[in-house]
Amino acid sequence: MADEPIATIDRNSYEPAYAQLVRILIGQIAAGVFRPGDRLPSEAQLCQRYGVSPMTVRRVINILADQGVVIAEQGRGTFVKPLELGTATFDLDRLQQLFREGQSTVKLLEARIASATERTARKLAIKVRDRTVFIRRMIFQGEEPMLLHREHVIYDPTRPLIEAEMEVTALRGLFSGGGGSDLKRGDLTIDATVLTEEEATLLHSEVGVPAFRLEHIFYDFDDRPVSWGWFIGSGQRLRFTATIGIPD
Amino acid sequence: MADEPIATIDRNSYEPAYAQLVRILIGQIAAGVFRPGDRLPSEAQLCQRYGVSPMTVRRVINILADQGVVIAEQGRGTFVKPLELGTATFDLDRLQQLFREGQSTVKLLEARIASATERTARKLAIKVRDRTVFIRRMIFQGEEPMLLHREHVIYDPTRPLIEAEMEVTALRGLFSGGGGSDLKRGDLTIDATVLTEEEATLLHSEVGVPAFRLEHIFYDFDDRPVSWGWFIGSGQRLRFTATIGIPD
DNA sequence: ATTATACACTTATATAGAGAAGTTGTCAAA
DNA sequence: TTTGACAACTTCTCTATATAAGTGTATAAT
Repeated sequence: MADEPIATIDRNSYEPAYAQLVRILIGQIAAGVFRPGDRLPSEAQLCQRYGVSPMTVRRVINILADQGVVIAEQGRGTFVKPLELGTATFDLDRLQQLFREGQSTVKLLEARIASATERTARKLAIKVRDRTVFIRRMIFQGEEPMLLHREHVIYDPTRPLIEAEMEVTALRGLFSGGGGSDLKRGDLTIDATVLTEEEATLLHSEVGVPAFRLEHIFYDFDDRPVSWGWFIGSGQRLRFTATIGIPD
Repeated sequence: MADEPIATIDRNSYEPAYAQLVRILIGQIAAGVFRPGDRLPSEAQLCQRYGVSPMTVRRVINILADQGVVIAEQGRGTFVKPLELGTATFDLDRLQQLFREGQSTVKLLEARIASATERTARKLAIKVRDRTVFIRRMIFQGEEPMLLHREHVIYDPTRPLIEAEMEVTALRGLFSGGGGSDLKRGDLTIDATVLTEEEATLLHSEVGVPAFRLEHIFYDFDDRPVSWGWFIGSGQRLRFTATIGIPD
């Protein structure tokens, strides 16, 4: 490495020029060529050095900025970002994988017409004692019970939501897309909790074991709540991971 | 609303054309003009309808695709995505806010040279009984104890990491950026747990209360672990929220 | 009836450049 | 010394166009 190991764009590659340049720059940052706080070469310099047009460089910079690797400041330059713990994001990939074809089975424990309690009514923006459909499901991975799901769905005779929701495959649709097509929005919350006696029995675990509680409320296109419910899974079988900075 | 309430781009606005078009399209999706599964007008049609160039429309579509609102399929069109629970991401915004200026105080409980246990050695890729620096901190929000932090830092006489890490403000730097500038990467994991007696005392809570445990390992630019530690916070004071689909 | 081809659509990638807008340092005038 | 104008940089926005590549359909050849 005399002065600069100049990587170049391979125009015969199937990998687009912008993707190659993203890879090159991230590689250089990962290798320590550019350290946190350093200024990257200007867009014009990158154009010349790699033989690509300004728009292509712009695109590359935008991708890096979206990934949180750099921050571009108008009039000053583009700088490598230092690590920020606060930018970490945890996603439900693991949970989504669970619902892919063949990975899991859903077993319906209970589904009945119920009358809204004070709490349910508040969550669903309906009146106390209004009718709801209460559903309990278990999600297995192989033989192992993974998740317990409880859900309160607004009972609307005009729409055959019940049948759709009671379908055991409805959950898979919700996770992987394709189903639940008249839902506009969902609010999710993750809590820490401990298993109750009933939950412990169903999940083949023990009372008081740490667990996650993933609460969800779904809204239709009129911004009215449609369903409220939550998943409960043992913290030993379920966890969330994330990486910040430059992946290995 | 006879046929189409055509919103237009205001060329005199300070809001860039692309941002206006993003707002217009998201608004139409939120209003139900385009439902999940529907095809959006083609890029050429959008160019004509709103009087902008293809590149601007491209940019808009890319932004919507990045946000997970639509999915573009080459040769077929751009379609509104249905809700996908699996795409939900939880971030540490709340935690980050905690560390902003004035919001929190950090109190050092303990900082001493220690000898690596089997577990610590494995996490930090060092040998058992190698020297580490063990640090315990408390993070307060006002008078309330919010988080307990334990951390094992590799003891390296060549680098004055100890002083830097022992700085009570180092944590704020890690969360909001600016500090820890020779760290390349961090791996994070969220666990569910319950408070031990010691933790409960420090956090003004009770034994067995559900809590979150945010574990972290930081690596330097040689991909060597630098520190391993974790935050513990009561689940009642700490929670993670996310929204999927079209925000209200 | 089946297969192959051509065409019309779609999104994806890339080029070349213009002008706007923000930042920083220089240099002369006050 | 301070202030202000200016030049030289930076990123940001947008236009206009060209070519590649994937999809579906209609049509012609087999």
